Amino acid sequence: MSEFIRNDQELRRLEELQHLRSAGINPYPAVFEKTHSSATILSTFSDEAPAASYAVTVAGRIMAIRKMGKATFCHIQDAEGKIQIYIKKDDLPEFYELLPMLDIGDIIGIEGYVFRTRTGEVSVHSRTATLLCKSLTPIPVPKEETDEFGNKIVHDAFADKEMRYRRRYVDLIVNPQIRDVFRKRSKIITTMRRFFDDRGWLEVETPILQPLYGGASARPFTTHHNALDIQLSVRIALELYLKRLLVGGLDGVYEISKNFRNEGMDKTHNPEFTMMEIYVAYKDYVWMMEMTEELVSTIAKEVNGSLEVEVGGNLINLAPPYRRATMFDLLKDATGMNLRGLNREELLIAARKLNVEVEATSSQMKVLDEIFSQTVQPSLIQPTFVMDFPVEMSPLAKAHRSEDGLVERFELYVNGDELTNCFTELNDPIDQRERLEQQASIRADGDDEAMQLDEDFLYSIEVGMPPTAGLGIGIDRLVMLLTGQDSIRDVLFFPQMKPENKQ
RNA sequence: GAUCCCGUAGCUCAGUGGUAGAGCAUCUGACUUUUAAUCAGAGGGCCGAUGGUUCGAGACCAUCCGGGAUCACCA
Repeated sequence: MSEFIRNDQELRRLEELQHLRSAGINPYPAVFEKTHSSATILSTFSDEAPAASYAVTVAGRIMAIRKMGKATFCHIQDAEGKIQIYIKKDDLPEFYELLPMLDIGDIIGIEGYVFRTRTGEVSVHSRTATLLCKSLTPIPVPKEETDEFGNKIVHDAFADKEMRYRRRYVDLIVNPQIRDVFRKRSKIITTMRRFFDDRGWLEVETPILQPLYGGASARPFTTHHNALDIQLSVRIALELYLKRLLVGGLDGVYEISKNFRNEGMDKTHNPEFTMMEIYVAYKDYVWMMEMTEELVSTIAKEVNGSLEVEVGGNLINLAPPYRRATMFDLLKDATGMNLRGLNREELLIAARKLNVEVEATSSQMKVLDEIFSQTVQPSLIQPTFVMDFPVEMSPLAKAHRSEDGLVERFELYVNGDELTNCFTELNDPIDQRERLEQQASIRADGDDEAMQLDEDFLYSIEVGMPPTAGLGIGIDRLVMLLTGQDSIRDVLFFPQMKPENKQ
């Protein structure tokens, strides 16, 4: 923060830097050839092998220094873990003179051989040592201790959530276990991509800056393009552009990318979040349920080696098939009432009977949704496909083939949260126009989350989109599920924060 | 927006109206297999800010600033 006001510890490090430079040391050299990671050394060391011949070069950040006079032990941390370094004055007298100039947080490279210390720790006995980066700012140093029962006690942990999010780079150094969450996140996305690619579907990119936003009900961020002198919205969904590609004859397309919604933030919402949407021609939502089951279980197995995952105290089994139930059946089971076809006033009466709190101004669909989220949703712990929503809730989904007033749509709920959303996509241009005009009139009545009328999109649907199934997955929520995290902030490297305001 | 909570050393925190504290980190010295290394010493603070109550405030009160959590909003 206060870049120009340095504390005594920082001032001392600056002095050390000057000392090193005047001693002819480059504190920031360009390259270092390393041959081993800490984890590789620890996993391949054998007491039988002749230690002296096991030469390694490692590099990492100094996390602890224990000086014993003419010998010093350090722990350095690299991407995969920590390893102890043993430095003896006799072996490298010149470097040893510089040792007082080094601090926790500096990055060094060590060439040496692997051995086991008297107390049993596999370590690197250094023959040469090189400073690779002098650190000017002290990092919080947690200390770990193992008590007599083998429990790990961490002292002085860097635990302040706010600071951990703001200074994620420090968090990653000091709390290296969180790296696993992000490794899993990466693997989840890689696995998903491979799953789709193996089936011949095409990964595409569509515009983030859009003259008209659509595909979901949400408020957008807006910006201005100077050259064209127009207002552009930052996308809230991928849907409408991906469907245009279906019209264009691409039979299976998907996109994994950020969406942006100018709305509140909480444990499951961040203003920018990662969405995957996929559209496959000639398929419907029933097919997509099977595909979803296969996708989710494949990813879970690949990432966790297991189909069971514990999150929020619930043990969740992701083995297919998943329970399928219609929205109104679930509502009937939970409330004892048949809510299908009720108008706004009737739904309000039902809500009152059920002690569901709704705002007096809520629309019909909002009341229904509120009843659902308070009575049904919390019970959907094990994976459940909630099927067949009212048409008013789903302006881009195809009318149900046999049920009046409903559309062919499902949402997959796991652990009480919505994980995916899917429709048999609406490709009847007349019906689509009516629905979007309906949205436009709701919008005109003041609901700024209703969809805008996108004539070009309607034109594309008139050109003709094949029968298509579409699926959206909130990647962040999938990552939360598969890593057992209960806040979206813990699966994002840099969650949105209020700007830091120092007075 | 509502409610609740937090702000003391670089870090983690204690301090319940009477001279500002601990551990770690930092500095000096000792120590050639240590591991929260140890031992001996040292420095480091506008106690978030302002006002008030009081003989006396880090503590109590008010306001403000900074931040967090929960709720609401986000179908």
